[in-house]
Amino acid sequence: MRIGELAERAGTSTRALRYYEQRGLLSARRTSSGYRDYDEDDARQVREIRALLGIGFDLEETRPFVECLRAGHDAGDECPASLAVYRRKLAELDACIDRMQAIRAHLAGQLEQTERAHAGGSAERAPGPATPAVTAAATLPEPPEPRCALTSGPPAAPAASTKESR
Amino acid sequence: MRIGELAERAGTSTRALRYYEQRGLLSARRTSSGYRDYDEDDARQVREIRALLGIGFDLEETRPFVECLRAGHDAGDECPASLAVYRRKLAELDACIDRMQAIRAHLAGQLEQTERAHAGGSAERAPGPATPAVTAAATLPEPPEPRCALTSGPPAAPAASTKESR
DNA sequence: TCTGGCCTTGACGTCCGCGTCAAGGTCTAC
DNA sequence: GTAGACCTTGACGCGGACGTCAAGGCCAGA
Repeated sequence: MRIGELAERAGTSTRALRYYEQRGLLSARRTSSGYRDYDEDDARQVREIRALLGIGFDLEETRPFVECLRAGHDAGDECPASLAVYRRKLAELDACIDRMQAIRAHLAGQLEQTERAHAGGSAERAPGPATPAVTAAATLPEPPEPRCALTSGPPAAPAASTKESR
Repeated sequence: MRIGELAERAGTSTRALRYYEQRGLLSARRTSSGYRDYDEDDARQVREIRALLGIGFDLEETRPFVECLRAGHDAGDECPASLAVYRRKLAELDACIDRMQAIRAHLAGQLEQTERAHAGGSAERAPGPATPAVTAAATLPEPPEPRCALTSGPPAAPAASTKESR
């Protein structure tokens, strides 16, 4: 199949597929006229990439999974390198979740405290140093992890139709 | 005080402070020679910005807090606009946490399943469609939220000394 | 034959919070 | 007076995963 069809089937764009190829994650045969030509194995690899990107993997982190598939395995996560990435991501996720929960608790506390001060004018706010109240949460865990980033949800098809050349 | 001192005291860089000014978050008086001149109120505003950035706020989202301080309030979150941002961030955080926990559970399941298959060669993997196993988690919550992003931990001072012009 | 739809490569744009460099002005201490 | 630490504006760079545009080649149907 050609690049447009693969993109549509994988719910992504031709630009993304060319980008994956450029990064060495995808390799395409060529027709006599220079068109890229893909088969079902390629489609499978693209689905793997998209699925992993969708749960917050960097593109580079999908490489072991793709190579595992290329090596003939039925699943991209059957290889030790893939499992290592799994474990690393798990640790990252745990750190991110911990940190986000700490932030969440802090924000909820600030919100409650300030709302209470606005409602009943009794004990306004526990007097403290004139520093941002939010700084009190500087005692939050896991600073130097790579980062917590999920661009959005699962990668949805960018547009409806296949019109690339408008 | 001048920009270098403020940067050092706020644990950030002169470049960041100029950037905040450019975005309209900071306003500096000027000395007769054109140098920026800051006071304690400015320092307070910068601390507010840094604290909020450190817990995942976009720069633009810190604006209500800064304006609240400029309006003379003791705390940046005493104003309704700030509280609205709190509430929005809280909802975002909840969505992010939910999603990350779902992903975490999915990854843990994949890891356990694959490790078990490698260890005891009994029931390899529940047979299913030849699709990325990870895709089974496409039933994850909260797709179209802005995003979950914490670049790292609290913003630490970028470097040790004040040497900007090397 | 010609139109239009797909494909090719190359290159620049996007977003965000700055880092970094360049070329020059200012101020203080010696 | 002069070194050197500080300041000014302007402009380009970065990272990640592409979007988008430009200029042109290939191919099928009417």
